[in-house]
Amino acid sequence: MKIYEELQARGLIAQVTDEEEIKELINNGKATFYIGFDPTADSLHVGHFMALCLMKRLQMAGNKPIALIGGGTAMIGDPSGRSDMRQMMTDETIAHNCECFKKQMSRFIDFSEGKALMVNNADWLKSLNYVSLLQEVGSHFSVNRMLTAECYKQRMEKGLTFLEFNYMIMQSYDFYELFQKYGCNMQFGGDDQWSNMLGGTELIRRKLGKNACAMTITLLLNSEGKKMGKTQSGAVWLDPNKTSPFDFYQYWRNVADADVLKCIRMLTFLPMEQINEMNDWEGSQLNGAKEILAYELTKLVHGDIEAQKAEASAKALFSTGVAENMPTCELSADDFAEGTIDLLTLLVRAELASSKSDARRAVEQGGVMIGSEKVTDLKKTLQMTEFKDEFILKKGKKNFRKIIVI
RNA sequence: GGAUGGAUUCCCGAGUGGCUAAAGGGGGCAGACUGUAAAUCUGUUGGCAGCGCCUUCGAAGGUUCGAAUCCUUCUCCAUCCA
Repeated sequence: MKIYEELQARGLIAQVTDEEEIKELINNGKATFYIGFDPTADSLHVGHFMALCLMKRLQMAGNKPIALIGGGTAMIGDPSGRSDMRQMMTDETIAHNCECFKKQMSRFIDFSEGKALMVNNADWLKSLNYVSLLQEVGSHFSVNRMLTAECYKQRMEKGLTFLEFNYMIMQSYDFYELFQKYGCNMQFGGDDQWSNMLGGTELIRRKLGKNACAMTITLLLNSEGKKMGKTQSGAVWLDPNKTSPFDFYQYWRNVADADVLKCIRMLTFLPMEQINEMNDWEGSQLNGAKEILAYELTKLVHGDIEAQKAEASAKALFSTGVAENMPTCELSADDFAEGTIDLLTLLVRAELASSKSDARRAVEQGGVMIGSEKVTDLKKTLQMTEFKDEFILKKGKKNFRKIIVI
C-alpha cells in the first residue's frame, strides 16, 4: 500500500486540493511539505502529535518535512475555530515556547543530514514592511472572500479584530516564503486550517503562477464530537513533566468504546492488517484494544520503558491495588504537625482533592480508601510512625497515590 | 462621536433591596450498576479551624439596619446611527 492510500485507509485525510497531484507527489517522495505549529504553550499536546505522526509517515515515504514554528503568527493569534480572542503572549513566552517545541519535535522527526528542516516564521514575518506587504500581498486577497471563509464564521458573531483577521494573510505568506526558499510544494494541517491553507496556495498561484497543494488531516474527535486530547484539567501534554506517562497511558486506556479503533487507526503505526483484525471486536473485548492503543501511544511519546512501566502499573493497580510505578506523593517531616497528619490534609497534599472541602466530600461519600480499607472518619489522623511502610491512598475508582515519607 | 442593550459562581443562564453561597441546565466529582466503556439512577459541586465565620455576582466609590439587586464614575462587549 502506498502512503497516500495508507493515509486514506487510516482515515487521516480530510480535504485535499488536488488528489491526483498529491498522490503523485507523496507516493513518489517528491513532496517537500510543511506543517505549522503555533507555540501557544510550553509543550506540544495530542493535537500536535497527529501532525507529527503524519510528518513521520511522510518522511518514511521519502518526502521532506519542514516543521514551521509559528513564532511570528503566535503574535497574531489564529481565530480559526475559536469563539474568543487568544490571550496575547509576551515575546519572551513565545521564544521560550519555541525552544520547548524544538526539543520535543526532535524526538519524533529525524532532522539529521537535512532530512527535515525546522524554521521559525518570526524570522521573516517580523521584518515585513506594512506598506509593501499591503501592496505585494494584500492586493491578492479579497475581503469579500475572506469573510465567507469558514474559519471566520464563528467569529463574525462574537467579534473579530483586524489583528486576527490578518492571520490568514500571514499564514499564506509563510507558504509563499517556504515555496520560494525551500521549494516547499505542500502544506498539511488540521482541518480547521483549510481556509488558511487555501490562502497560501492561491497566493502562490497569483504571485508566481505556480501550483502548490494543501491537504488537511481529519480532526480527532470523540463520539460526542469533542476534540480528543483534552481533559477537565486541560490538554494531554507530551511533556512527561506536565502529563506523566502513567496519566498519558490512562487517558488512552479510558477512551470510549466507540473511539478506540479510530484512535488506533489514526494515531498508531500498527500495520493496517493488524488493525483490521480488531474491527469486529466488541463489548469487553475492546478493553484489549484500549490496552494496545494506550501502550502504543505511550511508547511513541515516552519510549518503550516508560510504556511498559505504565502498562504494568495500570494492570497491577486495577487488579491488586498495588503497583511498583504509580503516581507517588512524597511527604517530608514538614508535612506533619507534631508527628501527625490528618486525612483531609493528606488528600489535598497528594493532589487527590482540590481543597479540604473537596476532600471532606469525597470521604463523606465513601470514595476514599487507605489500602483496601474504606475510610469514613472525617477526623482520621495518621501518625508519622505509621508510614514506615508505604501505603496506597485512593480516591474514587481511578485515582491512586502511593504515599511515602522521605 | 451618538443611541440602546449587556457583563452573575467552571460554562450557559435565572435572579432586580432581606427567605441568595445565589433557580435550572451542562460539565466535574463521588456512590450504585459494569468491562478502568457507554447509558441510567442517586448524592454532591466557593473557602475555612463543619452547622458558625469568611470571600463571590465586570471595577471602584456611595445610599441603606441590610445590595448581585438602588445611585455615581470607570472598564469591557454587542447592536444600530455617524
